[in-house]
Amino acid sequence: MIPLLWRTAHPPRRGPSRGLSVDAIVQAATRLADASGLEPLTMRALAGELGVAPMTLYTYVPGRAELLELLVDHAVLTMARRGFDGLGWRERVSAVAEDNRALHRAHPWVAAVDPARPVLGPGTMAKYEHELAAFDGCGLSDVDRDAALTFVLDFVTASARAEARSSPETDEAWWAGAGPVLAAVMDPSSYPLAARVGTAAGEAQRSARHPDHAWAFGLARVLDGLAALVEPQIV
Amino acid sequence: MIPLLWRTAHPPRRGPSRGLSVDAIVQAATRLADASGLEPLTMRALAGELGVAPMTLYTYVPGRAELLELLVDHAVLTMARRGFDGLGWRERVSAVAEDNRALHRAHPWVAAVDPARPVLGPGTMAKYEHELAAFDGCGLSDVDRDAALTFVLDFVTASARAEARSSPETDEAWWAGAGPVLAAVMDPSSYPLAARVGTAAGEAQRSARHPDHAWAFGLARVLDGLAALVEPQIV
DNA sequence: AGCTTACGGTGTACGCTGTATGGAGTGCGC
DNA sequence: GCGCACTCCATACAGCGTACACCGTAAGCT
Repeated sequence: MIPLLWRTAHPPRRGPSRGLSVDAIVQAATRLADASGLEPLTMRALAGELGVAPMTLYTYVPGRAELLELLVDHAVLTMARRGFDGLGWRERVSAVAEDNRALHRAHPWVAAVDPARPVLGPGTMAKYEHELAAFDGCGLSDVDRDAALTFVLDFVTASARAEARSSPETDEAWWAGAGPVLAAVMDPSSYPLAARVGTAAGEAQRSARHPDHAWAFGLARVLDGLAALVEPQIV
Repeated sequence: MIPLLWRTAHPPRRGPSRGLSVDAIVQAATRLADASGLEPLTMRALAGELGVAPMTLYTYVPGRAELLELLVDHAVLTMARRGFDGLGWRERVSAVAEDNRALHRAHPWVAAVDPARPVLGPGTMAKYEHELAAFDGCGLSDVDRDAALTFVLDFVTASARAEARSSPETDEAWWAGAGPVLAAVMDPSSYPLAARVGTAAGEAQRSARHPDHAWAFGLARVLDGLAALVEPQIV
């Protein structure tokens, strides 16, 4: 798998020339996944999109799981990365978070791929290298630097998942159906806090600018959480 | 779905008595999922476990997706919840986090279920009610209280996913295979930070007590992050 | 009592998935 | 010019979730 990610396979010496390329496949698959998600991205659908028979794909890629890893690494390689010049650590970490949020908005399926093992491709490596640098000068040990980055990225992924799960319109429609049923079945006095907070949160969620509020809230917590670790070091 | 979660369906008036029950199905399915994960939990396998034909399950449950929601709600209903008596907010929030970690350790598949919509069953409601109370006296608005809880739970889920993905032994074996290949293909001087930090983090990860360190690190960040929001209020 | 009807259980079958296998055609290397 | 390595693909298989039709059962109605 790793040689495939790094495009290290030597070109074939014999036989007819290849009609496709791993990159062409990755590009088409990305287009399909962007359009309709990961589930409809089947080997048959992808082959159809490329005008070849399904089994042809297997001459380029060992299987679907590996294809998904290629997709992720490619998405991550080509994502926007803003520079860190002249920024303080909070701004740098915010930039990393925002870049990743943009990635998940452009390719919502990225958060849904879960590779059995870390995807050690050029995209992932470049991303890791870049993002680790956000913690330069923070006085973190190598292990803590990695943990801090994981902490930030896990937050972004969780936010992206939440955001992907719901849009204001579909939420509205769903609550219109589920709300009455729930009210009929559950006694609010058994769950006083949940009923009150859940209602408030639910209403907020249906407002258009809620995702941005939730994001700002979470990111502030992440930064404050790291500050306690970092700022004693940099004064 | 909601009436099914709340077991609100009226018993049948005619016909032969039922040989199974939703609870029996949920119990067997949980046993199967605990033993081997979510993927081998097929309708056929579950039916076999229960000694009925596969289609029989559909008289109790609309489909597999709904079954998984039932599983989650049941797991969440029966999870251990430690009390909050006499604890400060940090200890209460830690307790919530630890309880959820225990849940994910007992039922690693819980983090892998992703329902299209929130699972509004009795388990989820009881959990929400209980966990919201951890933020009593913190001076949070209802919306922020919900956001704070989400923040904590998202962290726990991300940790659980990471922990489920890897165990020290299989990691060791995998790195033994992937390491040399990666070294052959990637130029470490192109990724100086990544190579150094990645190596340190990878070595730490393979040590037996790493999961606990990662957990402590993340939980400390979560609490510190919330502290900046909470403690001005409670002095 | 007997007919009707709702209901539980299930055999069969459909459409879908990823992919193993083997064969036909192609072009380089000997 | 022979053989082999290679691309491409048709067919096929095992597995999935589940729609549908059917049979037997037992309760309600007349």
